Amino acid sequence: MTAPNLEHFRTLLHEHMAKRGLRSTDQRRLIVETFFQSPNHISIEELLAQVRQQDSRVGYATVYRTLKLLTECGVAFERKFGDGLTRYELADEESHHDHLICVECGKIVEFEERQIEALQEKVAERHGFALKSHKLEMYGTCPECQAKATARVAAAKPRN
Amino acid sequence: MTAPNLEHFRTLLHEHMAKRGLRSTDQRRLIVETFFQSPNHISIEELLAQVRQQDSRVGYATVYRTLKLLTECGVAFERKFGDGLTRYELADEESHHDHLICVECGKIVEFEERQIEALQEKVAERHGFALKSHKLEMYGTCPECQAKATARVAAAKPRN
DNA sequence: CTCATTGCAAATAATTTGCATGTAA
DNA sequence: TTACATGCAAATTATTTGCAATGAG
Repeated sequence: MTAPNLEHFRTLLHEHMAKRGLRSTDQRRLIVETFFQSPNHISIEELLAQVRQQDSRVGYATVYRTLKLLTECGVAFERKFGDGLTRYELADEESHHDHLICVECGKIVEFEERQIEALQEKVAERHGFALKSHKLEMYGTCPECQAKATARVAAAKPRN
Repeated sequence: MTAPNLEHFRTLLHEHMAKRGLRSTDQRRLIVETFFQSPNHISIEELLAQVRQQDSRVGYATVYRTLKLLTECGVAFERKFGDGLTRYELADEESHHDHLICVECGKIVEFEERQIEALQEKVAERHGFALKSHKLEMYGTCPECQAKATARVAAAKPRN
């Protein structure tokens, strides 16, 4: 849960760009820095809205292209949860986390579990896979929504 | 790895349909039975191709609608791996499995790991979640693609 | 100068929906 | 007979791409 090391990611990105002769533009810098300061699991829409608060002329395509760039150089991860849109998060390996998702309200809770990670490595090894990344998502009802459900039942069927 | 209990799923579906006054048509039966006999992780395209071998007049929309029906009544699960399409699998809780996915060739290997499942329950409990389902996907390089990569490197840089 | 980048609009791709017609119950 | 179901084509949604103009190195 420590703050991510943004310098590391900036370096990764710059190296990747240098290697390919890509250029550093106002839009790219703005999108990247906005992404760095956004909450996790941000969508293109949300990110574009943030970006446009600084520069209203940035287009969708540029955000898509920049996020693809970040994904390619290992700075961001793409994630698809149940809703139809792709969300992005910092590829922060150091504090790698998985997700608990509430099927009622859509809330996303992050967690980390070393033992699970260790077991994953064992499984991959057993199948001869060289592991690059993983994704563990657990779907269920969060405490709040469970309470609401209980309240609904109580209201619908009052004791006489 | 035992054969799934199809009768159980047929009952689930019939109950769901009865409850809602839905009807049993030739197309639905054909699509459902084809789905039951298909390999796991089938896409709409693939399923439609199979279905059309029996009845070439079935349309996309009907397959989409039927798979949505199966998903709603808990007979099928929707899954989105990296490629842009939704794949479906039997919601076979008994033999619940997770996935190892090769990032080179797209191969999907299923596995089961009781200890991981147990730890998942513990994590959910810790956060007060009532777990419904989960999804664990591990991405890496399969043994074959690792071998191919090694061969490529050897060819590109021969020892003199 | 040269070539990558941008914004726009048009193109794709996957999925959903409206509607006239067909058909279980 | 009464809705539900179907097939088609059109609509929607998310994402990608072509292209002329712009701008970084």
